[in-house]
Amino acid sequence: MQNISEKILDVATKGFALAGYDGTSLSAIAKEVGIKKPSLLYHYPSKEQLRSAVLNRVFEHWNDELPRILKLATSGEDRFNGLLNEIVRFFVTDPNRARLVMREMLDRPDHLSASMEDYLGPYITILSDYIQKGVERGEVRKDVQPRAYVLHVIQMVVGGVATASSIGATSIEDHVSEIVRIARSSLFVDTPQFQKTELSEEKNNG
Amino acid sequence: MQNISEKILDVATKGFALAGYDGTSLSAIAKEVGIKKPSLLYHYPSKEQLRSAVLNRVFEHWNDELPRILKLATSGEDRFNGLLNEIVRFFVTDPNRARLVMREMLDRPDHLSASMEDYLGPYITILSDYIQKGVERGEVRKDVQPRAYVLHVIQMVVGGVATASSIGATSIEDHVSEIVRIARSSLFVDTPQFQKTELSEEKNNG
DNA sequence: CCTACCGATCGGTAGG
DNA sequence: CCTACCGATCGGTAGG
Repeated sequence: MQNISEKILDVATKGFALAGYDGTSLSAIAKEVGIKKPSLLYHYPSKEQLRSAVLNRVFEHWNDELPRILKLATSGEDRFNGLLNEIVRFFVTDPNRARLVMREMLDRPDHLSASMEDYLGPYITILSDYIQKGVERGEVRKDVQPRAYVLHVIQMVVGGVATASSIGATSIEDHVSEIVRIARSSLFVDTPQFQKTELSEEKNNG
Repeated sequence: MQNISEKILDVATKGFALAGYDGTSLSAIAKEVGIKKPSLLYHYPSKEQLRSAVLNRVFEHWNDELPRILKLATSGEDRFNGLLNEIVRFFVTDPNRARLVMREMLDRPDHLSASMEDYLGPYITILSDYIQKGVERGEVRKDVQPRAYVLHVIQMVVGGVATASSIGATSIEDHVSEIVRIARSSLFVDTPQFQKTELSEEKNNG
């Protein structure tokens, strides 16, 4: 049994993701939590502050996870697989995270730009540098624009998961496996043998 | 000077794209058009019908344009360039079109899925068949999943343009040129010499 | 194309 | 954590 503040965050995340911020009333959130609106406003003093709390929780995951993955990985190939697998896993596990981020990009582009810079900025720079080194080593295509590439791959995963249900996607696993293929084959000079992602291994073992 | 129904559509498109359907009131739309709310409701009898009219206008463009492009193009390479250039041009010309489609995917996934099937379904199938033929000719990578590939490229353009302002994108032209590179290099077996898109040619000439 | 109005719902507060 | 209430705004209608 989780505490009420966390339960409010869970319910609000689902509501904001599926119906949007304007489309989700505080009364509706409170009702699903099992309390009344004024009680909810004791935990989060305004709807805007609830919105921030919901979004920050999504971003904080990456603050914990990104350094761990980057330390584990050694080769460029390892890093690519580790990072992309974790990004895919995170959003496929709960597609509402992807919908939430996508809506926030549309609703408050400037605010989200600042949050991304705070939470992900340093890592995007590190990744861009890795890619640049890959170019020098001859492993990565020369015409890659490192920073734009990283942003587009993130966008492709988030957007692909968020909109999978609006596009007659057969299965979410097949759908994202093509994203992984596109990302890999447009990055490396010579596409390696097809290598299973952790996700598809889990699927085959399960 | 356009007629009032069209002006309402223009203003509503901008509003729905930037602030969302729930975030744009009929009074606000009417005010910007220069009339009052009841007058607006004479042209579009409900907010939902205005929403449909706005969305249909975006889709109808493709009903006119897609057959034209497919007829013009002869080689697979031509078709790829022609189509991708037109998709990019359409959404970069007015990014609100991209934001609108993205929001609709999130707000009403089932409804948009049906609209996409109606307007684009046949063409997506045709494109998938072309890609399959390219595989047989040895021009296209064997591990491409044709239908998923097409959907992801569309999604990458729409999502990339819609969220360009939320991502510290330097210039929209550089941003989309990396999308074109990713799409091309992940499709063809042997990436051709870098070939300018019509968009970047216009930029260089202008 | 307008004024005037409807019930419903919104985010938030008072006060306990 | 609640009941009771606030002004503002929503989509939509009546009637001209």
